[in-house]
Amino acid sequence: MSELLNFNYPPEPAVDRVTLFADVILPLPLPKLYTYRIPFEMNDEVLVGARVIVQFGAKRVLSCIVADIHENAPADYQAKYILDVLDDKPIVTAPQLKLFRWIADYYMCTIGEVINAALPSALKLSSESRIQLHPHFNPEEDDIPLASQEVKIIYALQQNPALTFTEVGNLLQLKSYHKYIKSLIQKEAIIIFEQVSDRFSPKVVKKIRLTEHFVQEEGMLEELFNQLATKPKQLDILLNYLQKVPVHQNIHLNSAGIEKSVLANNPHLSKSSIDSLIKKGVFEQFDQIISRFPVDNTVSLQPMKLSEHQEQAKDEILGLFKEKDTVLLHGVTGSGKTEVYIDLIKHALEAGGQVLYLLPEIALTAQIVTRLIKVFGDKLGIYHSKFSDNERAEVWQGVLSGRFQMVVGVRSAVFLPFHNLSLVIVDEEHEPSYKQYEPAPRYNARETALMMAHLQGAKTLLGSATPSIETYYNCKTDRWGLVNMHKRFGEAQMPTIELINVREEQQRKNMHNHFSGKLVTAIEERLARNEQVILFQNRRGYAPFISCDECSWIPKCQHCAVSLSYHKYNNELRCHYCGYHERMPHDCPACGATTLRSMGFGTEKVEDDLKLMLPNAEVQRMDLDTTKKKNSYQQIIADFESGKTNVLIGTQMVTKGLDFENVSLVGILNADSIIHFPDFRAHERAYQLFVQVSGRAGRKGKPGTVLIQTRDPLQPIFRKVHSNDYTSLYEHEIEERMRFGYPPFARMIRITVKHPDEKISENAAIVLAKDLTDQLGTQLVLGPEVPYIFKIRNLFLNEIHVKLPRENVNLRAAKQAISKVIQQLYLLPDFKGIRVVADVDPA
DNA sequence: AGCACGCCGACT
DNA sequence: GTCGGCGTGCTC
Repeated sequence: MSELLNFNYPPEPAVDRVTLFADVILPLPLPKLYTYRIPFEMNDEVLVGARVIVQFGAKRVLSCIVADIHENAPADYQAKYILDVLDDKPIVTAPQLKLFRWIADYYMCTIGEVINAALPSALKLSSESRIQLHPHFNPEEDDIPLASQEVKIIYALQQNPALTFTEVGNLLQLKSYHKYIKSLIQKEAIIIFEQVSDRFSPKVVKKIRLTEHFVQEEGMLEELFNQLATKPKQLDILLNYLQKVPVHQNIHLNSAGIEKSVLANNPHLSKSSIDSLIKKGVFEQFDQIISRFPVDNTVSLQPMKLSEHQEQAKDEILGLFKEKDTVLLHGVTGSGKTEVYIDLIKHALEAGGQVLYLLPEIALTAQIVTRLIKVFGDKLGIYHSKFSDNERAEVWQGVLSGRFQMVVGVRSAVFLPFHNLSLVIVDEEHEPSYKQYEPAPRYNARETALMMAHLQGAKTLLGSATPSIETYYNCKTDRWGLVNMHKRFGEAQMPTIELINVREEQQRKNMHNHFSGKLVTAIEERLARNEQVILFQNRRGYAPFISCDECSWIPKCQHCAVSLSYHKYNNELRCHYCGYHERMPHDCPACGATTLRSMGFGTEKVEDDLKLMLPNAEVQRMDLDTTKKKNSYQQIIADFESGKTNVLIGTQMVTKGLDFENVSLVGILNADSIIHFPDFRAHERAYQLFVQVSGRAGRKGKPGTVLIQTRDPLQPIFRKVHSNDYTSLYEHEIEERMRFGYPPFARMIRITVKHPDEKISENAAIVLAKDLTDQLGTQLVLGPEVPYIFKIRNLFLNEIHVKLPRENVNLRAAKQAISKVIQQLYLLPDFKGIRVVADVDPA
């Protein structure tokens, strides 16, 4: 049409072919973006947020994300061409790119590191990408002129199904083999083998449904019955279909159809009859991409009934959302926060927005997932670190396509490509595991979620029974809304908490290893009543260290400044920091005595001792060592839930998200190790941990009991836990924080200097601290100091803490100053090989 | 992060 | 005499 109209006009001048450039984010820890030239023919294909393939350096071929497209030719270098475009739609959304920039900025890392952490590796690809012959290319017939190097490649591809780039380089004995690959791609003789299409393949099921013809018009079904009257087998199939998909009740059910295998696997029906019905045009066959996640089809559509308190909390939250973007739901364990979340999520989904529901890793259990699937069915995406890469890529694509309207996920789910977010829920908001330690980006998913919500105009609901001091402060100062739920759901009552003075019990000779007589009796009582027990010991392994009775020798890690923990199940000594392990020696390597004794105790010893004391009890242990295997976690939970296990012993893992009706006793074996922690958050943490563990005791009318073993029962923290007095904890903590200038009154940045030489590490830290002081002032820079664990993986550590008061400090400028000082430190010849890591808002 | 270029020890 | 150690510096 336009050609006809243009008939009389001169052809458009060729100059109109604009030369475009793309700034790309490489998945590498590089501070800058790199500019590539877009080949004319790709002008329309290259999109911001899509992946492209570029050559970076002499050899490497990488996929990267387009951050910007422009016409500014770089002045001081020749831009290389983009080699290929991988996506016809962006896989990173605009608000995501903004978020990623914020993360890089705030957490002092590069945007490449953010991208690298964000993309599931099925969506990344590197030099390992391969080439194969173009499916339509026939080297015998196609008469394409090929250079001799190109012939070599084609020949090799006829012998091998695919070649990596490196293999091509070796084949040609050339460094710059890439132009040949490029040329062959242009000649459509080969294609680049995307790992995306290679590694990420959606799961598909074959389904059938009635053709539209039979459902659209009234009476067509009757006619169909008449038609098939003489074909009993086919009629059977039709009846069977209508029984499973009651189209006559609701014609819309037909579009979802039914899995072909359901009918085909029925012994009374024959597959060939189904096929003839398809041929006849009665049924049509179609593929449906299905989730790799088990979907419970018994989606309960009936609205779940909220209790009066839940209903009230929900209304308050919605009311506060009218004026505030962030609300904290402060609800005791067992108050039924989850139902409130589910209700709010429903509202948000009905309004057409996307929802992200964040949980700490140990709280994202099968229990909660099953519950959500029951309500949200296949709208729900699940993002868990234990999932395979394909599964993660599937969630990513599903969020992009709109298949998953909501996602429940762990920390890294904040990277998903939401573009229309309306609600974010951060459950267990206080959890330190929302903060990533290593490697960069050292982000906090709670803060990141808040920023993401802000960028997309979404509301954020934080939930906790024991809010972080920072969060509560924001509520108290009215920046955020606060909603309380202080009653347990149903008739459930708060557990009774009882302290056991270990010191006294020892004097009375009432301790059996690490169990007080009271605790053992209490456990026996529950077992007799067929009730269940959870025991908490915040240390895995058998013993944190062993020692020789004769010479006091203690085995230490060769690479880290820690003693080795004894793990009995594999008779190993193991370092919990670097993974180093050795066989447990039979006798002391230092003096030869056979008197090696384990000191202290971990979950494994608790398990051992308990089994000796109560041989009839079914005891299970849940910690990092017993849950490494893929389904072992699930199994332990299932066994406990079914009542097969009576006593569950575990670390932090047992404190979260596990709700078992029948648990009437929770024992904390050594409370003191939790309180005495050299950190300004120690009390907050201890309180949170005690309250969370206690929350496992008692449900549905039966008040539970919590027994806490301690050597120091007068610790004020116990009184607060006992009376469930969060407010008094908060008042106390916030005053301390104010007095010493800790968060929320200041932001902390922990700078760690690492070097294999102890002296160099120390000196570099001293110089760095001085430079920082020069830049920021004395009051803001603390240290350097040698941390308690002063060596990890053969690197000696020194720490500097920078405190940036909330008021009167330009955070951005301060961080830039810090980065600059670090960069300059790298240049000093005395400190070659030094590593400096900045951790913003360390946990 | 890789990978190349570059300058000093034990090997055919 | 060369292969190879990993130190430093760059990658659009």
